[in-house]
Amino acid sequence: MDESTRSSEKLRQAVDVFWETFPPLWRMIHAHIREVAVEQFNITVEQFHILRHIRRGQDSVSALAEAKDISRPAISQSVDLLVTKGLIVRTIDPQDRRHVKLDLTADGNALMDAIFGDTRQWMMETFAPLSANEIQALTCSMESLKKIL
Amino acid sequence: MDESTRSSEKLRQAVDVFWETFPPLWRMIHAHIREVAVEQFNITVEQFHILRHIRRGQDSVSALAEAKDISRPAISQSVDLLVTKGLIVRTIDPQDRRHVKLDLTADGNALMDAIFGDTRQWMMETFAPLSANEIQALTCSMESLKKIL
DNA sequence: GTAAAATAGTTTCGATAATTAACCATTAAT
DNA sequence: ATTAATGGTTAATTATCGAAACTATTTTAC
Repeated sequence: MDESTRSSEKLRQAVDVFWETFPPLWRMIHAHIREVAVEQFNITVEQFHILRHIRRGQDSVSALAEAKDISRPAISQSVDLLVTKGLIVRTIDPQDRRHVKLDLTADGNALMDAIFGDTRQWMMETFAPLSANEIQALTCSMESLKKIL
Repeated sequence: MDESTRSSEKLRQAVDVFWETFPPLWRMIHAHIREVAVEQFNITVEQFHILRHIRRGQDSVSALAEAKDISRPAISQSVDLLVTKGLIVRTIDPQDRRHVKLDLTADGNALMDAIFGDTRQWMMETFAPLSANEIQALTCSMESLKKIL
């Protein structure tokens, strides 16, 4: 077996274990966010993700549509709802009046702080059984994944 | 700073880098599956995930609803659609006639092989820039995550 | 400098998908 | 033998999404 065959097998193994691990993990995280978001704040997980993207700087309808891979009208409608709920505000950019800048309100930020704090807490508890070395490996491999995206 | 404080900071760091890495990665994977599933096989990503769960052994409506965290009627409707498409079959369990066992048809399995093969290929190409050590770390950390879920 | 094209976003409308509530069939419990 | 619980479906309602058409603004081309 030559070198490239062996490395491609390792790669395949990594991909396979990824599929065994991440979908259930992601599902658990979703379930947890749903609990907090729906039961405490009455927003859906999808709305949470929109708020998350806005907080991370995707602050226009187009940017959100691109980031979430759904249509602009769909985003526009969700934004409507979140504006109605008082979680975000639309402000027209005076430099280019076509742009509509999206920002979290104080309420929106507080909500995100709460959900994120809660979720982080839960994830830390979930990850707690890992050894220091395993935590380290996890962090490193995430960092290396982040580089190649 | 004591030992537990330090380890909890590491944990928090791992959680944070997770949030920076995983959602965009998952989004890319979804986008890729969507391309293949929709354009080549005319099923949605959600339908793909249902087929994936069935193939992995969640072979009843209740099990799927539990696994995907959505209502049983929603699953039942999706199953209807997939049965119509000839991708899965319902068979009543003679031992307990309330049970309806779900199985992929030959077509369903072929479709999953195709989408999964394609996705795995794409992921392998995406992960290819990683070094052998990074691949190793990734595999290990996912194995350790899998253990604690 | 104006007409055409491109960009950003919204509205409308039709289709899909989700939820709740009510329901049937079957099995388990008292 | 009733009653309760389980597994699943059906029906009605609501929510979400996308395509097409529309408004407003800015950029490009002539």
